[in-house]
Amino acid sequence: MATIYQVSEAAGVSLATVSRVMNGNAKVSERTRKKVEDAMASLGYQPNAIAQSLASNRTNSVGLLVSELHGSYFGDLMSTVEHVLKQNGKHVIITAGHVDEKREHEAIEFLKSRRCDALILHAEAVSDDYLKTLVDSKIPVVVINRKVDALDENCFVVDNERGGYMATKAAIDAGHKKIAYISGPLFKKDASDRLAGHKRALQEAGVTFSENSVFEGDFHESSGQEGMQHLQKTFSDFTALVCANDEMASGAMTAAREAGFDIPSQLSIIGFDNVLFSRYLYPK
Amino acid sequence: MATIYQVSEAAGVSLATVSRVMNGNAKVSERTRKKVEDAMASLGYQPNAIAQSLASNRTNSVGLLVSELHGSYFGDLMSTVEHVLKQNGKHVIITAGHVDEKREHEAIEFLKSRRCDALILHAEAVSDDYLKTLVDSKIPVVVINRKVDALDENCFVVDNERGGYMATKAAIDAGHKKIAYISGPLFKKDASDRLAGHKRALQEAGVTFSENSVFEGDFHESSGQEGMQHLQKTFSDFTALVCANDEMASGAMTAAREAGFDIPSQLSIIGFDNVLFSRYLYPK
DNA sequence: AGTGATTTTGTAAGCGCTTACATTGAAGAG
DNA sequence: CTCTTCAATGTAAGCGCTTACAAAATCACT
Repeated sequence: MATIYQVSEAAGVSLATVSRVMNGNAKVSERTRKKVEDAMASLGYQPNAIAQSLASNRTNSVGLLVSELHGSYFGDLMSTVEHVLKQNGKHVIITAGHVDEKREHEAIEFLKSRRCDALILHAEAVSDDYLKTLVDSKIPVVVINRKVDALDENCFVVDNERGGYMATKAAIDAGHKKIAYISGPLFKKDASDRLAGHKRALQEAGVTFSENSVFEGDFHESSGQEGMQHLQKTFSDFTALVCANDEMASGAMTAAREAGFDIPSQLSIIGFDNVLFSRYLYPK
Repeated sequence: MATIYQVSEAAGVSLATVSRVMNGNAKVSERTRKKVEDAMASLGYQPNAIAQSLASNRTNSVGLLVSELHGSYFGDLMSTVEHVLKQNGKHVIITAGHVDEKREHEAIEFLKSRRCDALILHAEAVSDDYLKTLVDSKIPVVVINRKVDALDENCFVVDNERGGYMATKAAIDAGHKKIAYISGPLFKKDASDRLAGHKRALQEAGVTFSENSVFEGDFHESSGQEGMQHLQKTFSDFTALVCANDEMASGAMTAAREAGFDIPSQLSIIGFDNVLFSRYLYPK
């Protein structure tokens, strides 16, 4: 693998000049630029990104922490992030934290050790304080789907309360009066916010909220099934079911069908997220 | 950010000794190891992976090229690869090639410039010759889902012919006689192999193959729908439909239902891949 | 205590680049 | 034709590590 030194020799110029034409940031005469480019081409030269990073203290990379590498939600997220970065000549280093404090922490430390120029974190398990430490350490950080007080400017969040409200409002507008709800784990902010929105929509419509109408799931498909089964006992005869995400909605649909419901004529189900796989569901 | 130099100073030892305790590959007395570890801890030292890579000519990273970052197939693939590598103290750098020769090429060159220790490539668009060049250049390379002659040892492939055979055999064993097929783009080896397997199963069962029973799709969901619509005209009254992947099967299911078929009582549909989302389909 | 073998530690030369700073040379001014 | 200026190029000092090799310390014996 050719080095910059060999290129400079082949082109009959100094190291610095080769570096200059590579980076295009300083003026180089047309003639020498040509010589250098020819030398690069004939040697099949490819700059060593590692060495460049060490010398320049820039890696042109952005670290991305996701909870999982599979699944629609993160797939879409990674895909979009990668696309935009690539357009700008940067690249991503992706790691998974698996919603586990230790593993998220390790993943972030790993990204730091790779000297990413910036971090995009979908961090669910790590503490607020740790995130603050990160921001204080001058690394540019964006936190997605999590609101950390005192880190307002670094956080991107979905308006979960409003989403929960809209989902339930849609059911109400369709004429439903008895509406069940399958929630995410309520210790998670997004889950409790969605539920809050649900309650607000009910109240606004003059429907009394009952604790029996809610099942607390874990955002996974299986808890959608459990939820459906549970709710049939605790809150019989509901005509609509609002689920705090699409995975659970999918599970609920399965359970509902197994229980003999025709969907949507006998039971309306609405999810949350609109993840890509939902287009494969039936009904969509 | 502390450097190895500051650690050595704080511990009262030389650079080399600090490096030794970091890497644990040379013997260091218990006493000095302790001193160094204390110094590291109190300085919050974190080795600079970039500098380590430059000096050692190892990056502990493996480059992974996928076609897309979203979608079940690649999600599962990335997830598994990352998991196994992490277990072994390595990490992945993931890039997407989008089944486009230029972009795949760029993505691979990018991975090379990052000096990955090895490459795992799901390369669909790039030429055989290019892959050979890579292998010749001494970078450890694994090519998945593609068979390149002369690169036997580097290729991992699915037995597509056998898969196609098994899918169709399953339909035949279930008693079906008139079986339609929605294929992937036949210029792709995997697609044509699957079709070949389908034909073999038919032949073995004594069913005459008809060109009209096949629709050539593009592996995407929409072509499953088109295929279903098309086949109803060219090959009416088939009772089973074999699809060359799950996405097209999903599309076909939608179209079939729109056409009034009840699935599976009036029409049996079988896919290929068993991607994760297929568990959300109905029937599964 | 003296010898040699063996373990532990230190010295210093890179790894392949970037970039301040120094040097050169050619063009313009007088 | 000499003196400035300024653009183009070169020189060399790092960036934070690893790792041959050299030196020092320790140990086992005599």
